[in-house]
Amino acid sequence: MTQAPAQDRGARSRDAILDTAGALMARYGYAATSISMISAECGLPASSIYWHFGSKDGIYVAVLERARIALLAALPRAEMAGADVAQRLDAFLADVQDAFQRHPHGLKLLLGLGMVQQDASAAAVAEVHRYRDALVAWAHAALCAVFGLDDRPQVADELARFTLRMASGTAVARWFDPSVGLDTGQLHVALLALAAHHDVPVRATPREGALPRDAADRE
Amino acid sequence: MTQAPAQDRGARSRDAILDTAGALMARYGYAATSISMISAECGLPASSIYWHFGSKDGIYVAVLERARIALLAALPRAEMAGADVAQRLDAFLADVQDAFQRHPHGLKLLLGLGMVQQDASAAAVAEVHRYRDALVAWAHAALCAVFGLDDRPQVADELARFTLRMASGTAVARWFDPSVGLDTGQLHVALLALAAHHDVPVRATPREGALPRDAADRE
DNA sequence: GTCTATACGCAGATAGAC
DNA sequence: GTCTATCTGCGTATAGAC
Repeated sequence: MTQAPAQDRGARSRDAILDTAGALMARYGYAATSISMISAECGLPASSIYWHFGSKDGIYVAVLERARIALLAALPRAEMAGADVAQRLDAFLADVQDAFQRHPHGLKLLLGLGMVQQDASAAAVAEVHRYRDALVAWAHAALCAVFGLDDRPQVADELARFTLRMASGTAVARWFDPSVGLDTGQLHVALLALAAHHDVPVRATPREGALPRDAADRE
Repeated sequence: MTQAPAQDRGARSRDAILDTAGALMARYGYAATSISMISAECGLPASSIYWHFGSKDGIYVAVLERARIALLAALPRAEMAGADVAQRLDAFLADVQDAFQRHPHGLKLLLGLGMVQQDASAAAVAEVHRYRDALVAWAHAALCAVFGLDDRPQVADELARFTLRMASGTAVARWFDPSVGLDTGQLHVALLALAAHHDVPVRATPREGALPRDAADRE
């Protein structure tokens, strides 16, 4: 390991900076995170940080870009094998739940930094939107597979946006009470009802027995 | 008017400061809003601002407190006169929609400033929670009246938190696309389904004809 | 690529005349 | 209560040796 070419020292530093910058910005927000904080936490001097990213704005863009790529790589492709809608929906919600638990930085970055929009650079604004659009597109595709909505993209879009708003709202609720988690049971009921409301064929209309309160307890 | 006792000059200045500080903090967030910005926008020198509020933190607490009082005063008491659940639910959602449209600052302050939590003063943290708790309590009471849940407070709590998370998530979506509004149609369907899922007696089970897409279009 | 040292401005906050 | 003037420190960002 120590024989690694000097070339990757830079890459490792770069990653270390992005790690600490991402954590700090997710915690305190963009404006409240200073270069000195990042420098102190990751050990590298401020000038190294500027050498890698050029500006505070550049750090933010790089952080968000890396978070987006990591999240999308972790999200499973929509290969829905479940027999009926309820099962596929549970599988989808388990994925969402999983992403929500394991990548808490992503949404927090969007929340804490979204306000940057108001005065941020064009690059930062573009990157924020890219992150959001990627999430919407993923949820859209997954919900198409769950409900068989390939011929009704508008409905899929509505359901995707509904899901993301619930996730965002839950992320907000979480900084009031960190024990709050995404309630997949609620989402299950709500998404089924919304689909039915749009006349999407949903075998096994929501009845009490068919609704696991936790997506993990079937089998 | 001009003969007003000198005493209320201070009160008017105080209000002016709170107005501009609230607008700026809702737009840029707490950390990104500086005293000089507030001073420049409202015309009063920085020292006057400090005379009134003592510190930047004090400004935030006062802004949020005033926003909470104003919002709660504007929210109608829960005198649900509607005949059936669907009608009372529509009335409730119209109130929520109204508050959402007319008091955009409130949620934005919570969103943009909530992160202050991480390093803010005890007073600021307390005020943020007071604002949130007041919203939850209002929604709880209103939903009790809508669904007749006085004997099932847990269900009312779940529905109230669901509603607030949707509202928060929509506020987030809004800074990506300002034209986004709270979709009361979705909320109507989702809340009815959640209530039914908890075996709350809901006359007129959600069917297509009974669901106005816009809460305003019933005669 | 990483370091020390530093420029420059604006941040939050205060003093004291009026 | 409001003003002018000012203090101190930290913010972003850069220069230049190694």
